[in-house]
Amino acid sequence: MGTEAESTPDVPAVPVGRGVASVERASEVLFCFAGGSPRRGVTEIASELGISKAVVHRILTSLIQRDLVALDAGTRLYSLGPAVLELAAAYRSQLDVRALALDTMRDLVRATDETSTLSILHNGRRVYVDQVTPNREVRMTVEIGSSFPLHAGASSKAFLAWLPPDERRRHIEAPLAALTEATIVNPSELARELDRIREQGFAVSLGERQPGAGSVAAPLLDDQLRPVAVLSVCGPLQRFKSEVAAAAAELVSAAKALSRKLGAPPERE
Amino acid sequence: MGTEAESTPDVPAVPVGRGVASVERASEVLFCFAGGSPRRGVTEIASELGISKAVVHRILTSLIQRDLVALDAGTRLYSLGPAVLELAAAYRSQLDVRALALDTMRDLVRATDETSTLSILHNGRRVYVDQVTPNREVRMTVEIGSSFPLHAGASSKAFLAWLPPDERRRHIEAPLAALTEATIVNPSELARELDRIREQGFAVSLGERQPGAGSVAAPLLDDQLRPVAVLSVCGPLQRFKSEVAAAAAELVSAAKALSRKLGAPPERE
DNA sequence: AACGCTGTTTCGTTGAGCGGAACGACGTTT
DNA sequence: AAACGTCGTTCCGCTCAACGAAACAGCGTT
Repeated sequence: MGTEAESTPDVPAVPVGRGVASVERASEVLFCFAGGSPRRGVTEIASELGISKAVVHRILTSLIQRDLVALDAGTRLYSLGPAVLELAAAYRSQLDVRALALDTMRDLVRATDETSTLSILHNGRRVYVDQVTPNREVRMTVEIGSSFPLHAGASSKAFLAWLPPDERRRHIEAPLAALTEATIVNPSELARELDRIREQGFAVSLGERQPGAGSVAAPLLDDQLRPVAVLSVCGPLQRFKSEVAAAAAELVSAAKALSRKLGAPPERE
Repeated sequence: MGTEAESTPDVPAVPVGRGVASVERASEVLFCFAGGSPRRGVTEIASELGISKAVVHRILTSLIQRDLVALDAGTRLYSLGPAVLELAAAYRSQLDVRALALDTMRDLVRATDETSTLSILHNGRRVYVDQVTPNREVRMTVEIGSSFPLHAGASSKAFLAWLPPDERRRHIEAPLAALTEATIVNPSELARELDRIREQGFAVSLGERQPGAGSVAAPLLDDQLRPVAVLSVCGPLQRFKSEVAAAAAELVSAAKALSRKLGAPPERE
C-alpha cells in the first residue's frame, strides 16, 4: 500500500480509474511533435518514446485518418495535421472565461489604448488564450497559445501570487531562468514581490519576460478565490512606464467585476 | 470481396495499413466536442458515437491525463482541454506555408492598408491559419482556425477554381447554402464564375460569405499547380469596393512570387 | 422513500493490439 | 554495380489489455 510519495511525480495525482493505454500512447506521440523537431520519422519517435516502431506506425496511421497528423509523402516524415486547429478553435470558442472577459477586454483597450491579454494556467505554465489590441501604430501583440514560465512577467506573477501556498512554493523553489535582464531570479526576492502583489491587488512587470515590453496584470478569481485566469494590459516599455498607474486602476476594477461574475465574493473592506 | 464502392464513403481512400481502433475512437470523442454542444456527459457521447459508456469513460480518463479534455468536477461534464491550444500553437509555428507567406502578407497590408489572410484546405472546408491586420480605426479581422464552405467568399472560390476538376465538381454539386444574400447558390453560375476566376488569376467577393465584408483572393500553387493555400486581402465592404482593382494587382503579384517559392513554374506568356 | 437519471467501477472473456522479425525501397559507400 | 545501412512498412502468432454487461454509487426529482 504505501503512500503516493513516488520519486518521479510524472502524474501528480490520478485517483481516477485506469485509462486506455493506446490512447495515452497516441497522446504522447501527438505531443512529441509539439516539443522538438516538428517533422519526424517513425524510428525517431519510437526510440524517443521507448515503444516499438510498429506501434508508432499504427498510431500515426490512426491519427492521420483524422488529420491530427500529416504525412509528407515525399520525405515520409510525419508532422501535426490541420485538425488540431479545428480542436483549438472549438476550445477557444467554448472557453467561458474568454467569452466572459471579451467585452471587458475591449473596454480596457478603449480606456488605456494598450493591448489587453487573457491567460490561463496549463501544465505549470501560463498560456495566452486571447488578446485585444488597440488601433495604434506601435502596439504590443502576443502569440495565442504560446506558453511561459510562472515566475517572469506580470501575468505570470499574478498567477503565482494567488495560487495556493504549496503550488506557489513549488514554482519558486525551482530554478528561476532569467528570460531577460530584469527577470527576478532570486527566490526570496520573488516571494517578497508576490506578497506585495497580493497586497496591492495587481502585478507589474517592466521587461521581466520580454525586453521592451511592460504590463500590469490582475487575476480573475472564482468562488474559491482560485485564479481561473489572469487579465493584463501591456504595451511597449518606453511609453508604458508612464501609463502603469492609470492602466492598473482600470485593470483592477475590471478584474474585480469579472471575478464577481465568476462567483468570487465582493471585496470586504 | 466486392469493390470499395461503399454507400457511405466516410473514409474516402485509405490504402494504408490498419490503425489502432481505440485511437480512432479517442479521436472521435475529441471531435465530438468540436461539433455540437461543447460540454457533454459520458452517456450523451456514448449514445452519439454508438459505443459503450465504459469505453467512453476510459477514453476520457486517458485524454484528461494529457489535458486534451477537461472535467468540470461540479457538473461532471467533459469539454476540450487547454492542451489542444498547445498542439495548435505548435502546428501553426511549424506550418511552412505560413512562415513563408508572413513577410509577404505584411507587405500586402502595408501596400493596401487592409487585412491580409492565409487559408488552407482541410476536410473539404477552408480554414484561416493566419492574418495580418492594418493600423486603422475600422479594419477587418477573421478568427484563426474557423472554417467555411468552399463556395462562398473570395478565398473559398479561389480554392475551388484551382482544385482538380473532380474535386471542384463534388463541391459544386452539393447543395450550396446561402451564407448571405450575395452568396452564389446556383451551381452552373458558380461554375462559370470559377472559370472566370481561373482566367483572371484571382477571385473577388463582395459580401458573399459575410455581409459587409469584401475580399480578393489568389492561390499559392506548388510544383503540381495544386493550391497549397490561398492568400487574400479583405476589408469592410463600403470602402473596399473602390480598392478592389488596386488590391487585386498587389495580391496577384504577391501570390505569384510565393507560388514560385513553393515550386510552381514561372508564368509562361 | 422510491424512483430515474447520471457517472463510475467491477470482472470474466476474448479478440485487438503488441513486437520481433522479415520485407522492400531508397541512398550511400566500397 | 554490388553490397551495405537505414528507413518505413507489413506480417503473424501470442498475450494481455480493453471491452461491455451489469452492478454500484451519487444526485435531483417525483
